[in-house]
Amino acid sequence: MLSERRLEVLRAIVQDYVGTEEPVGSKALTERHNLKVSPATVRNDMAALEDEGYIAQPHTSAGRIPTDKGYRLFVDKLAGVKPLSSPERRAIQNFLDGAVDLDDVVGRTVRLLAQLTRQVAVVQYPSLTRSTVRHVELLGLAPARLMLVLITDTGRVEQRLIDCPAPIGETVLADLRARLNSRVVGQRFTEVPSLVQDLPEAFDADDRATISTVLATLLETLVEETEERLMIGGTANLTRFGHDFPLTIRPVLEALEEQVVLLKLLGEAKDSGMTVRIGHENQHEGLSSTSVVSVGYGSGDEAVAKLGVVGPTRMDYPGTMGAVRAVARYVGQILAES
Amino acid sequence: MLSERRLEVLRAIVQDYVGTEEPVGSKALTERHNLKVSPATVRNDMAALEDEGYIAQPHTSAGRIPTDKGYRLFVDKLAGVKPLSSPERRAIQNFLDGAVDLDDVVGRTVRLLAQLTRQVAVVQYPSLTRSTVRHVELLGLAPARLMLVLITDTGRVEQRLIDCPAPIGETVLADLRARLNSRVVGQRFTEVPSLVQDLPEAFDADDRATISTVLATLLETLVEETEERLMIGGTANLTRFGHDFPLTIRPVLEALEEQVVLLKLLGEAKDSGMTVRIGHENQHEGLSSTSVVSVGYGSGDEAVAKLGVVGPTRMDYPGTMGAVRAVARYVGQILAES
DNA sequence: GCTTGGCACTCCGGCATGCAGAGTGCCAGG
DNA sequence: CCTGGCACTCTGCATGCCGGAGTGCCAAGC
Repeated sequence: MLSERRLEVLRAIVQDYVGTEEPVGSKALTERHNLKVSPATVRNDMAALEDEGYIAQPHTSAGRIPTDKGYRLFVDKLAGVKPLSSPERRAIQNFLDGAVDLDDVVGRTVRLLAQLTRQVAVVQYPSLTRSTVRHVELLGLAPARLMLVLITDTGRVEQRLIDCPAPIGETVLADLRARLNSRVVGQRFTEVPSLVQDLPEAFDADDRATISTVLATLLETLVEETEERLMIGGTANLTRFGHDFPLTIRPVLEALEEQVVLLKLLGEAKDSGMTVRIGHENQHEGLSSTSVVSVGYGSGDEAVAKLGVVGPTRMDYPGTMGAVRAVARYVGQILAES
Repeated sequence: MLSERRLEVLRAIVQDYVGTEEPVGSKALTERHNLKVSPATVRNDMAALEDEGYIAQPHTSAGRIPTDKGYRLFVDKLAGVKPLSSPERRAIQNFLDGAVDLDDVVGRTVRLLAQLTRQVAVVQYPSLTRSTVRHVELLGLAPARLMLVLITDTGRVEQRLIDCPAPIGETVLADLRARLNSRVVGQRFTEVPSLVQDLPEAFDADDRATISTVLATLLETLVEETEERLMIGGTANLTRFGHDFPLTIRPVLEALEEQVVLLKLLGEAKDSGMTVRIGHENQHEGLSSTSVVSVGYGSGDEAVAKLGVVGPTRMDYPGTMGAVRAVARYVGQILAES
C-alpha cells in the first residue's frame, strides 16, 4: 500500500500535469504544492510510484506523467467531484429551459456540455426500451397505403409508410386504430407484442392480411427504434488535444462518427452513478488516449439514457465530472416537466 | 486574355499541385505533362500567370501554387465534371436503396458522399418551404392537453404539445381535425395561414380560444420547421487537410458545428446547377481556405434542398463535382419513389 | 530507517552552421 | 517568340554544440 504522502505526490503530479501539459519534475512539485519535504524525498517517492506503474517518464531525465493506472487511482481515491458554481447552475437552467421539443433539449444539452467542459459532448436520446406508448395513429394516405405514427411518452415520434396487400376501408381503419390504442397506450414497448398478437382475429378475413402487415410494421418500428440514437458536439475542442495532432485526433474523429462505437461505449457504463473510463479501459483502439465520463439521466428515478464527454486522458476530472453530473440532473428535470 | 498554352500551364499546375500538395516548378511541369516547350518558356508563362494573380509562390525560388483566382479559372474554363465509373454508380444506388426512412436516407447520403469524396459532406434535409401538408393529426392526451402532429409530403413528421386554455370535447376535436385536414391537405405551407384563418368562426364561442391556440401552434410549427436542418459527416477527413494543422482545422470544425453558418453557405448557392465556392469567396472567415461544392436535389424537377462537400481549396474539383452531382441525382430518385 | 544535500549523468530543445537541391529571373542567341 | 545557360535565392536536412531540467545514487544527518 502506498503511504499517505506518496498518494499526495501522485495527486500533485496529476493536478500539475493537467494544468501545464508538461511532464512534472520533483523540484517544481515541492515548490508549487507545499509538501513539507525536499525534492530528493519526492524523487524517491516518484521512483516508487513509477515502480508501481502509476506514473512514467517520457524519456530518461524528464519529468513524470501519470499513466492510465495513475489517473484511475486519482479518480477513485484522490479526487472528489467539483460542484459547479451557482452562476453556472443558473446558466444551465436558463439555457435548457428554452427548449421547445425533444430534439431541441438534446441539441441544447450537447452544446451546453461541450461548452462547460470544453470537450466533446455526447448525448443519447432517451431510450425507448423503458418507454411506454402514448399513442398510435393510423392514417390512410391512399386506398392501399397507410402511415403509421408512433408517439412515445418521452415525446418521440416515429413514422412508417405501409403498403397494404389489400385496400382497407376507413371504418375498419378507425376500428383498428381504436382497438390498437386501447390495448397498447400506456404499455411498455416490451409488452406490446403479446398484447396485439390476437388482434387480427377480431376482423374479417379480408382485412386480416392488411392488419397483420400493420402490426408487423408496428413491432418492427418498436424494435428498430429501441436502437438508440445520439448527438455529439464540441468536436472543435479536439484541437486543444495535444501537440501531436493528426495521429491523435484522427482516430477519435473516426470513432465519433461511428455511432455504434459510441453507443457501445455508453452502453458499457454503469446504469446508475457516474462512470469514468480512462485510456485503454476503453475497448476501442482509437480512443486509447481519451477518457470518457458518462452518467445516466432520466425523467424520474430511472435512467432512460446516458450522456457524457470524451476528452484526453489528461483532463480535469473533478471539474468534468461535476459538469456532467449537473447537466444530467437538469436534463432529467426538464424531461420530467414535459 | 491568356494564350492557349498559358491556360494549359495553369491547368497542369492545378492538377499537379492537387496531386502532390507541393509547389510545382517549371521543370517538373514539362516532364510530367507533355507540353512541347522548354522549362524556360514555361517559366515565362508562369511569371505572366503570377502577374495576373492566378498563381503565387510561397517564397522566392519555390514552385508556384494556384491562388483562389486560379482555381476559379480552372473550375470555370479548364475542368469538366468527371463522371463516376459505373461500379461507383451501382454502389451508390445499392447503398441508398437500403434506406428505410427520411432520416436514414439523409444519413446514408452523408456517409456516402463523405466516402466518395474523402471530404466533409453536408446534406440538408428536404426543405419544407416548398413542401405540402400530407396530414394533420390532433390527439387528446388529457382534457386540456393536445398533441399536434404534422406530416409532410417529404415524409417528415413534426409534433408539438399544446396546453389549451380550456378543455375541449372529443367530438369538437374530431370536427376540428376533419375541417383542418380538408382545408390544408395537399396545400403548400405558405398557403396554410390564409386557409385556416376563419376556422374558429365555425365553432362555439367556448371553444374558440382553444382552437385559436391550436392554429397558432400549427402556424408556428410551419414557420419554425421551414428553418432547415442538416446533417454532416466525414469530419475525420479534415485530418488530411494539410500540414499546418491546428490553425486550419479548428475554425473549420467550429464553422461546421454552427448549423447557421452552413445553412447560409448552402443558401448562397444557386438554386439549380452546381455551385463551387472557392476559398475567400466563402464569406465565413474560418472557411477561407476551404472550397464548397454544392448542388440542389429534389424528388421532381424542383430542388427541395441542397447537399455538398466542404474541403480544402486544393481539392480534385472534377472528381468532387462528379460525385456530388451523381449522389444528388440518386437521392432525388429515392425521394421520388417514396 | 527515513530524510536530505550533493554530484555526476542523461537527454531534450534551441540555435548556428554548412550543404545539396530545386526553382527562379534574366540575358543573349537562334 | 522560344531556348539554353548562368548566377542567385531560398528551403530542408543533417550536423554539432550548449544550457537547462531532471534524474539516480550515495553518504551524511536527524
